[in-house]
Amino acid sequence: SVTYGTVVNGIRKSGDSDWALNFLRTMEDRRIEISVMIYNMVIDSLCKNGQMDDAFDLFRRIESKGILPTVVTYASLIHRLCVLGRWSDVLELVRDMVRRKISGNVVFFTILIDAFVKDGKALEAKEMWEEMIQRGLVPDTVTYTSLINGFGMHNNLDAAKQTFDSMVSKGCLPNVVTFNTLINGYCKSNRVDEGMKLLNEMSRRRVVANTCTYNILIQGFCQVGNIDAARKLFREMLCKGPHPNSITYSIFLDGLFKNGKQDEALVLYDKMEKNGIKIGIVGHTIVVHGLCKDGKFAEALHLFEKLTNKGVKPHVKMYNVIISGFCGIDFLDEADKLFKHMKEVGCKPNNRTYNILIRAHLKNDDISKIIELTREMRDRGFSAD
RNA sequence: GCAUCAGACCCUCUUAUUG
Repeated sequence: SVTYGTVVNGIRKSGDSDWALNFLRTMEDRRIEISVMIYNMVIDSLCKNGQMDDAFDLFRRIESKGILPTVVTYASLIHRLCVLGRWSDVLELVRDMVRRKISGNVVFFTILIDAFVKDGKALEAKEMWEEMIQRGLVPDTVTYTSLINGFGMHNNLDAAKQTFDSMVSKGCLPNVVTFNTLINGYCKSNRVDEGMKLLNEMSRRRVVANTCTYNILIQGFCQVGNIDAARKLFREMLCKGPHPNSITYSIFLDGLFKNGKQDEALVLYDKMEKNGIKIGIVGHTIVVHGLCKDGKFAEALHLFEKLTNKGVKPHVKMYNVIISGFCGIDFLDEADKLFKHMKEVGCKPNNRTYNILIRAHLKNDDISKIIELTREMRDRGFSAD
């Protein structure tokens, strides 16, 4: 059973949850006992894969086999439901837990607090916090970091800093994620200087800054137009680390484009290709978008075609950039054609895709097209801006 | 009995070079 667990865990890390499911079936058919932890791992991987229906099927199946779900089982399901914003389903599961007298632990409450706070549901988050304390549970570094993140996301940096200070005073030590979170809050509010102060405080506290720390700061500098400082950090990463990853390159490229340094961005992009540095679809999208904004749609389109020919799979945002580019030069037929194409290859348009197209057709007074798009949009549960 | 399973941080798209 331990060995099987290792195998399932391996499958889970590979992200192939269908495989894990089949594996479970095989074990069940051979009447090998499977512990609830193994089921938990598979349920969690299904959730992370977005296969909620399969996850619930398995959840019900283990119940029918007489295996009792644990708080971990519920935590995995609830976590994903929160991310999807399916609050009524969350409530239903929580009631289910209460009915079965399965009580939440710190991780469980942290999941809910994090989700509420991210969704701007401060009241509910506070309720969960109080409930947690009332039960004698002690918030840990992750709990505090979630709070700090929530406050940062809503530009309430005073509250974020207060939370940071109070965790320290309670003997709960901030780790690199805690620092990154607070730094990110300041950077997103155009206060990268405060972020740099925290970078110094990190070393004072013997917390080692990682790639993510630098990524956040580089973006912070780009956002306030201080490309020189961003470049300095980027070069520091190249020569003494922490090593840049594809997100670092994306952030820096985006910063260069948005600050009018198209040439430098393109030089870097070329250099990356020559040196075999992989950049993901996000990075490619940044470059294609940067070319569009610079009025070089022909080049953008050329790059887009080159990438797709190389087998790079565009995603919605990439299609949106190109569709928007066609609209910008009044090639609505081409925009419509690409829109059709993306759907044919199974790339689901999002809210923004429709808004781009509707806006373009509005300019052309193409009423029937607008009606068609609006209807299709509504059918998919989107709304116009 | 304990442990192994669940939780926190970073990038791109419309309106928008002019809000």
